[in-house]
Amino acid sequence: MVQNKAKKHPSKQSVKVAVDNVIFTIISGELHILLIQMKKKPYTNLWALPGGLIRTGEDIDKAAVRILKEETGVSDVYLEQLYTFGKASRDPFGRVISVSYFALMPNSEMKLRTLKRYFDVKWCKFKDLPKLAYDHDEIAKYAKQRLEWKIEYTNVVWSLLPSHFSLTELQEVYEAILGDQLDKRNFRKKILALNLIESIGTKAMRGAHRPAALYRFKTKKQRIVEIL
Amino acid sequence: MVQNKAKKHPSKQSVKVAVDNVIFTIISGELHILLIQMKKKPYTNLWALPGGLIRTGEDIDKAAVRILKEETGVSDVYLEQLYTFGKASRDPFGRVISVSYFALMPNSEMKLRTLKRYFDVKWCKFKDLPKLAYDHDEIAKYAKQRLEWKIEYTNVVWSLLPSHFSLTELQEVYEAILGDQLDKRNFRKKILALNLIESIGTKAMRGAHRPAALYRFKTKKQRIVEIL
DNA sequence: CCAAAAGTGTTAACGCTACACCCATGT
DNA sequence: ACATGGGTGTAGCGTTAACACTTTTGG
Repeated sequence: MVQNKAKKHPSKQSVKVAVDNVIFTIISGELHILLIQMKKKPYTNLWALPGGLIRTGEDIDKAAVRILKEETGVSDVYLEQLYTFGKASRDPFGRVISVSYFALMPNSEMKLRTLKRYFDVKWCKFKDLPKLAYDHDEIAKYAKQRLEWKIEYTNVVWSLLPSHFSLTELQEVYEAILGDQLDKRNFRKKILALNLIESIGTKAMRGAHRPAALYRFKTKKQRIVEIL
Repeated sequence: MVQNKAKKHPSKQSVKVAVDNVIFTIISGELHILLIQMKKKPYTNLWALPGGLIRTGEDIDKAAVRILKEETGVSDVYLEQLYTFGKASRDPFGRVISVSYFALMPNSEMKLRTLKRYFDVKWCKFKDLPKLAYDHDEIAKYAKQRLEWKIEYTNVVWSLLPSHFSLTELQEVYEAILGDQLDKRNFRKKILALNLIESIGTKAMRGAHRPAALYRFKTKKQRIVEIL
């Protein structure tokens, strides 16, 4: 009987699968995520994570890439699956489960193009997040936790930085995400000891002060490394 | 047009959502996972992870609990979501995405009941895993990684142990999972320093040797802690 | 010459690793 | 008395954290 139930019910399954992306970037030293403003009722005018339904025959990972590209025009970013949110009640319109993804991109002064299905798109300071549609608050919070973990224990920071950067810029990324001041000397010692980055000869001349040496990541393959 | 595609295609969506559980336990010092033997073609006789489709209106987390209970009779175990496998080609019969879950249980000499829809159920040494149906090899491998990480950085080990245990038993769980010998004195020092367990007065009399002091976990709330 | 950010070393506390012998029990 | 697993401490080493001044540039 247990088996019967398990077999009968699900054949009536009518579930849709959506992908929602939590896209992080750093803008002038602060952590931002990408939000869209919805047209669809009952969430009209509310902000939400950019997302969409997967297509028949489309791998979920591919769908995430496609949706990211539709909404930002960008494709060369770090993207990984985050979590699947599957409460039956999470979408007032019907059964939709959301496979959430987590994206990191350098701040590219990108022109955001608003899609027809949305009123608007913007980068929003993570600290100042408005109330979001659906369970997107929860998804965003979860993504932030993952981000904190990831920058402490892996080398993914590269995906938030331009190809060349100064050590101060690198440190500022950590401070923006962890919300904490780090000691400059200790930070530099640790980062350099990890052997993940190397100095390129050139220096950045920016403003009335000593120019900073520029660095780049030796590799952009993900590695597990204790950074902080 | 991009929008049109995104709206049209998915409305034809016909996707099913399954839950697959990777259930770990330790049996006589070795890591095991629970496998079922399939009847369904084209995987007849092959071993696979226990799983099933979610029901309409059922939270995915609830479905995982239900399926776990159907297949083991047990409900008081540690269970968390692992990853969602969503390749379009992963099921030869149609579009099925699999939300995998990760379970830990103490070895309870549990009688396994084989469901009608399977030929058999058994605990299988993780080292001796046979080829599994679908992409279940990949899922099991992923779960093992998560397990290694979890026991090193959190206090979830409690969910693999009986309520009372000796320090040697605890150490053996670590060794079984990490596949590595640990130093007895250092292990004890660290574990005790973490303040997660406490000695209950009693001792275990087992065999012709000095009896071991028994311990229990002070709390079974999950915490992030560097253990090893 | 002043402002602004870049760059650079040392010390003390702590934690980790490696390592070997005695203890309590049953037979 | 012997076999079996339980239980215990220390010293050396490497890692981390705290801390302040000098350098280079533009204006």
